[in-house]
Amino acid sequence: MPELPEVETIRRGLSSLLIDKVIARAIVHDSPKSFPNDIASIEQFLYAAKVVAVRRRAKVLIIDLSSQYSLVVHLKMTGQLVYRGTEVFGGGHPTDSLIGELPDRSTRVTLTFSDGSHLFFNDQRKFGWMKLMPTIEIPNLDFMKKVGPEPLEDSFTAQEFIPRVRRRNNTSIKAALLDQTVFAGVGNIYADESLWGAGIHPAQKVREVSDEQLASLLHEVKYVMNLSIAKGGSTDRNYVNAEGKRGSYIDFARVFRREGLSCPRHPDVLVEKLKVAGRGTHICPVCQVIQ
DNA sequence: CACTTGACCTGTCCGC
DNA sequence: TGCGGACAGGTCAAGT
Repeated sequence: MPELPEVETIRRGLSSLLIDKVIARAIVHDSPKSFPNDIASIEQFLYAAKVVAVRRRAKVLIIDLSSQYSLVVHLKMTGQLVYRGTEVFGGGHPTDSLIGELPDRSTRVTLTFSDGSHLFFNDQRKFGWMKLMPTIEIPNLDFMKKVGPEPLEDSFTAQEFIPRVRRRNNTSIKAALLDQTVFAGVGNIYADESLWGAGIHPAQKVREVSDEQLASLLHEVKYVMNLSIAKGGSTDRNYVNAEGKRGSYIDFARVFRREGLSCPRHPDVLVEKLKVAGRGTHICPVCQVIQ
């Protein structure tokens, strides 16, 4: 589900909602990939631990606890982390959250804090996971060892990007963008949006894309991701932020999920949908032509 | 090694 | 209405 801008939006929300909360209880409803820890370590390192920081690396969220342990969460396709406080609502709108009463049938883990508030980990498709592990061991996860740089860091320039992406010279530029070892955080939405922005066909081989085009593509990646963060992420189907609310980037999307609608640059040309790198892919057939 | 494909799951949508 | 199949924003294992 969420890509870098969605995970960053959730991180910001959780950071303001969870810091200094103390975990009192955890319930794993149905999530075989979450909490393989034994009861003793849960009691020792989760219960009574205080949230000290909420970080993000790539599409992974890290909730650091005062016990020197962390909750590490990957939302994959349909995961959500939704915080509910203890407010008691009278009549009228209980909340403008997109989702209703929690826990619901997709809730995999419920964390309860000492003030009675809750954090719900929902995941319709059960691809995601939440793990409890020593904070110091996070960098040793296979994923963390392999994942590439953060693209929104100022230090990540075309000079860094070009040699990394050229390691994938024989594959399509879209597959290379989705490859988290080249750099972190792009998924299907921002791959399509940035390729449209740079005027590159997603199926173009990396070796056939010039350095100048690659520099332009990186610029577009940064642009669409920063814009999306400013809009609170993209809600196409499942994504909601920490308060259960949708993001609005999808309203600004130029090609993603816009097949049959006009290209913003060409009112008479319709966006087409095809399959590239095994993924649904959206292009303007005039802006994006195989060279 | 580089690259592609299928699997992991559940829910929804579309055509018959 | 019911049913089958395709598809969904991510990643990993197994295949070529």
